[in-house]
Amino acid sequence: MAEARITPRSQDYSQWYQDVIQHAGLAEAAEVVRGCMVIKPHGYAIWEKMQADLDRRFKATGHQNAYFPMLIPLSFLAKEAAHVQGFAMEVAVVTHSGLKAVDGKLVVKNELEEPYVVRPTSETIIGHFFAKWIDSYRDLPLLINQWANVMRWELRTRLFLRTGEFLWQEGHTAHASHEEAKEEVSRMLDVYRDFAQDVMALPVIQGVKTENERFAGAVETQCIEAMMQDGKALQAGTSHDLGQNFGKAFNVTFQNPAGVREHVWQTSWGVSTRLVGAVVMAHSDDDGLVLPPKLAPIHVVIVPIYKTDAEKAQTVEAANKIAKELRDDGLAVKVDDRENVRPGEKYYEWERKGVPVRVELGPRDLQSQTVMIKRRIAPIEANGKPKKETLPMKDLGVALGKVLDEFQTMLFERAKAFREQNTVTVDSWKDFTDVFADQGSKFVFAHWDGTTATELAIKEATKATVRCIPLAGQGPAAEPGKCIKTGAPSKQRVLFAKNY
RNA sequence: CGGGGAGUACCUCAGCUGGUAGAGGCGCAGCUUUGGGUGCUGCGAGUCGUGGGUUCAAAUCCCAUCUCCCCGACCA
Repeated sequence: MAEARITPRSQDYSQWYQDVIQHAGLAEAAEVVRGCMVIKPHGYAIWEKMQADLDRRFKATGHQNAYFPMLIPLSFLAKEAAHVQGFAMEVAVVTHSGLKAVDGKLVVKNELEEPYVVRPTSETIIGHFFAKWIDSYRDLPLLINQWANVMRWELRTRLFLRTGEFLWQEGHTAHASHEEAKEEVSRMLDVYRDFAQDVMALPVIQGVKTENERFAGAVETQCIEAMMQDGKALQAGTSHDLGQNFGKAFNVTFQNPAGVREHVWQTSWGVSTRLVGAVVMAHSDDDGLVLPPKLAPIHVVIVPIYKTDAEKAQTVEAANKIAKELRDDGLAVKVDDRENVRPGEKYYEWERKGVPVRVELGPRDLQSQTVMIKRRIAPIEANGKPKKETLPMKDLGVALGKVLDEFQTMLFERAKAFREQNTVTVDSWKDFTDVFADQGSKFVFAHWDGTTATELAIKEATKATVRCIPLAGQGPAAEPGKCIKTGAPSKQRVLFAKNY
């Protein structure tokens, strides 16, 4: 009968997420390459929007793009003890070059003297080159960003959220002092926060990772954490203070003004295509994808409505004329003038794809010099149909710009309200376990004694982990208390949640 | 990587006590007409995930393997 619909969130959240991605044409499993995905044009367009905005922000903060090899000598990984331990299990290793035919089958030919690993991240190889590039304090700070793919051999994958190969940016900087490096870590975390909130319409909490969750090789890891619609947390970006760990491992040194040679202080920070998954999970609904206008590849779709050939010619012509004007106003506009598809079907299709605003243009509109618009999220009216609004054709671009701005703001406020409704402060172990019972999750601010042992015990019991120790102003005001699990003294509440 | 489920047309699936590959949606042609998923007619489309085995005969039974999904451990 009917084409399969999107599974409602309330029925099966995981299936809903996959359905939204499939119906919107964002990505699909690579199938022939385990754990990897094909990012389809509509999904890639969202990533490109993210890239463009982030790249602008990186350059505005003084960074330059560069590119380093995807293959890293195996020995490099071993130079930083914690780093190799963290990534050893999930690197892909290149051991041979070339192929030869044996008994009609292609087999590997030449074994490499030293294997390479496919980068899971680039601290090591960049450390090697920083050592060559940096000699004097005058060479610092060195502020580099790389747009690249990385590979991590994951055992369980989910489209965008966790895949074997993914796209990201990794910033790598070197500084003359720890203070300066720490400032960089904070600066870039703020860039991520602003991007998430202003562009993705995604409210985030900034915090510090526990020792257990820290990046392998970092002194401190800061993060932004976002809430998905099932109450789980998603780490949306990280910014690491690497201290002198990699500086020492790769002998990255500089002469200070006093002529003394010191190891540099480094940072690294990154966000990935996971953010596409975050947008999907944060805003979409049972009708499909919902995109904030600032990330929407198409802002407005115009659907001409007609009965007769004469009306068709008139409305299509008018639609194209309006589209041109809107494009001149900076909007991305699609005119859906397909003849073999009914208007109703077009509506559903573009809603599934997350287009923020639809414009309907029919004979009655031509008569009155107006258009009907419908927002991707609109209240259902008494007649059971979604609310539509009438706008004059004159200065439509300005009016639609305003509608898009409102939509962007509405999404952020909605996500923020959802998070607030699902954030609790608890002080008893019973209340704590109740929140995380079954598949449940919320953001829980509770006291923790600061030990990894307790963190793991809590995870064992509830599946919830410390997502971060909130920075000042990002959670309840700091006040001493007793650990939710052990009763040991605690300086402040931390953020607990189940996570992706 | 452990436990469970599933791979048949572009999609959703039926067929599975072995006997020539099916439905609806979909695509193409036509008629119909279009302000929330039109209806009708004709046509089109499948190495039944892959490899092996049993058999006169395998989508169906057996073995192996790959991939996807769910739960767990690991992780951005």
